[in-house]
Amino acid sequence: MRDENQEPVAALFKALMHPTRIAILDLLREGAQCVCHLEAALDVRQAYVSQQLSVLREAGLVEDERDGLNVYYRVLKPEVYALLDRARAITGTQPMSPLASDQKEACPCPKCASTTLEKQSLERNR
Amino acid sequence: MRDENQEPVAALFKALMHPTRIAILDLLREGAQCVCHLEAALDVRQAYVSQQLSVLREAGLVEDERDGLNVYYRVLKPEVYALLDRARAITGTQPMSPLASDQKEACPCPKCASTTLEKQSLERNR
DNA sequence: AGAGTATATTCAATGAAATGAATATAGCTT
DNA sequence: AAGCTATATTCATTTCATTGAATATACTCT
Repeated sequence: MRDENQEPVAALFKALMHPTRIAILDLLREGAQCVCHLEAALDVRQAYVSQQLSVLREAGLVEDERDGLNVYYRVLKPEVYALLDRARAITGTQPMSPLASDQKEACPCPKCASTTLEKQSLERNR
Repeated sequence: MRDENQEPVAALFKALMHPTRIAILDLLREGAQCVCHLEAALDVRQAYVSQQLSVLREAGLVEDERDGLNVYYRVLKPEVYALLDRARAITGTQPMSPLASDQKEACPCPKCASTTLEKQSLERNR
């Protein structure tokens, strides 16, 4: 078959073939995010986010970095956004709304927010 | 789930996820081609080409037009080539070599060529 | 009409991806 | 060390895509 050298491209599209993975990449547009963040933003179970992240990781699209308990994921190939944008131009759909800039710092997902609040009240109670 | 509006993009990537379908799109880069042509260029069974073509057709990427016995397929959304080219830039792979320009007119696949020859010799023998 | 050619569709079998549930790991905190 | 939290992996199940084989359709030519 003459199509064997198409495999790498096919594999890239395969990694992008899933709605949740696309949504994850959108969430990572403006920088690294911790897993709990993605979990909250997408409203899916934690194990599920990890599974999808591992697909993106194995495709070489993202990279993880641990910081204490949290693991932060960031995009390794920013070029995928050009790809996504062109795909959206073809289908006539919109990207997910990016996170507000004040959310990016603090990891605003319910989990993170509540633990932050707990920490704060704990600290206040000292 | 927050990723429902990603479906159309995911569906587009899904259509592009297959080596043979990518190879077909490459073969259609410079204009419509008949099925027997694709069949010969890819060296796959006829039914298989038709199956893959139907996936591309249902994804709205190609269109067919019958001309006598032959069916010619052409790309409906040339923007997919920008997508393909970007994907190749990311993966560092090359597109299939396009068909030579004198091949494009005559449908140069073995089948077409031999039937053309038969016709010619038939005509000569008259 | 009948035979032949090009293409499409259907069906069945296999394989791969998606998903859920359960469990494992790694690092913190006390 | 023990318990807690965040994340990853494994396993089983279901769903979906791929592929091959067979057959159907559409057209042409005689």
